[in-house]
Amino acid sequence: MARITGSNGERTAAAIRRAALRLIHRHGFAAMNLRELAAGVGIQPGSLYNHITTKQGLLFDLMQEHMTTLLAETDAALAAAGPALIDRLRGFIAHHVLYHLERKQEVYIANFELRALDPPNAACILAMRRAYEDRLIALLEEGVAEGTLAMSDVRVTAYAMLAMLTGVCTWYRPGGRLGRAEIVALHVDLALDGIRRR
Amino acid sequence: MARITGSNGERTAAAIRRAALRLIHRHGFAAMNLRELAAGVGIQPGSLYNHITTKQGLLFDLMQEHMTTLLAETDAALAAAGPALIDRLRGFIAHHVLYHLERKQEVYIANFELRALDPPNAACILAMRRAYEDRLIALLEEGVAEGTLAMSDVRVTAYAMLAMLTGVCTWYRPGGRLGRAEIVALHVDLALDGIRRR
DNA sequence: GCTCTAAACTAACATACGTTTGTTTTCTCA
DNA sequence: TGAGAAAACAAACGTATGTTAGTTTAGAGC
Repeated sequence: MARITGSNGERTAAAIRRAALRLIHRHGFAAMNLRELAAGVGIQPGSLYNHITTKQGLLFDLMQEHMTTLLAETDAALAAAGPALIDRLRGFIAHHVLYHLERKQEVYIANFELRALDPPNAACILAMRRAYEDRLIALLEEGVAEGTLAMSDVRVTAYAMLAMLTGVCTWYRPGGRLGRAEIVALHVDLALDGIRRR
Repeated sequence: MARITGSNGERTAAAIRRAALRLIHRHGFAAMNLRELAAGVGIQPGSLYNHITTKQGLLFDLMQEHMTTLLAETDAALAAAGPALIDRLRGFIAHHVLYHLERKQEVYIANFELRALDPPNAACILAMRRAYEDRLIALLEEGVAEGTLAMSDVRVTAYAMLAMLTGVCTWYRPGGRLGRAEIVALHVDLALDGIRRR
């Protein structure tokens, strides 16, 4: 046998990305093997190489695609928010949580498989991550400058907030006790006002 | 050659654990190989098996030891704190952050290598993690009951707080811009009051 | 309808890995 | 001081893995 009736390059490539996200998310990049990936797609191991350069290249593509989307959607969310600082900040937080609820796998991989990337690839993804962090840092600095926000260190606060907001993708399961909107609102409130009663 | 002059079982076992923590933290469990581990200790690969059962068993031991220590130290910190709820809560948060600053490697591994454990081992570690989460959940429920704290959902708030507080071990480097005490205080304030100016 | 390319197949290669085996030397303690 | 246990070595085994090579068939454009 050789080329299969009805086979289609784009469709197969998409299936590979989808299966790879699932497997990397479940087992980690190093523990995922290309034979299992190929089986998940329904093709032979060697056939993967019609669609990917290397295993490493596949990971990099997945991460880069995710970071590009995240940055673009974040900027769109910020532009759509009201002009007041507090509204843009709420917009950022809400978008971050929602995005992380909806794309657990991509987010988890982008956050925890950085060490699996070759140094040049890692540097590229890291730069995009920094650009994302800078969006939040800029908002926090603006809030401190105008007096709406108060914190002892902007950068570390930003890291702490991002860690908290990203945490959802480690435990969220669709169809759980809380709906997405509730989870989003909870995180917005928690970040802005903490847990102490006012 | 065979047994080395001055060799010592306990010392070697400790060196293995130390090297394993470093390597698993750096590369991940699946990507760490026993030849590199042995080289880090200064023995031959096969000699590892005088001290470990299997690679999997080594990971489980590291995690179990860490979780046991974390639970014990947490209870000690809670007992040492003042009787008021807010003081015990501050104590929990401060201890958590400090512990995570001081034992980045163990914490990182215990949090992100759960999927590398065999199901029975994973269940054991997961139970200990739940016990830890329950410490915080109990504090939050007490605070809500007495009216000091306010949140829309205790369990999800606990998850969010733990994610935030655990985040330090992904970026902290000893000797950085901020000292440990400052980082601890920042997280206590952030968790309790958020970033909005009162 | 013919040709070129796309996309799959089968088969294998080279290496890396966890682990086992058998042996040797050092340490401990009765 | 001598026997057993501890702790290392050297060497290998079996398998899994990423990747490549060569081949074959289906689809697309002239």
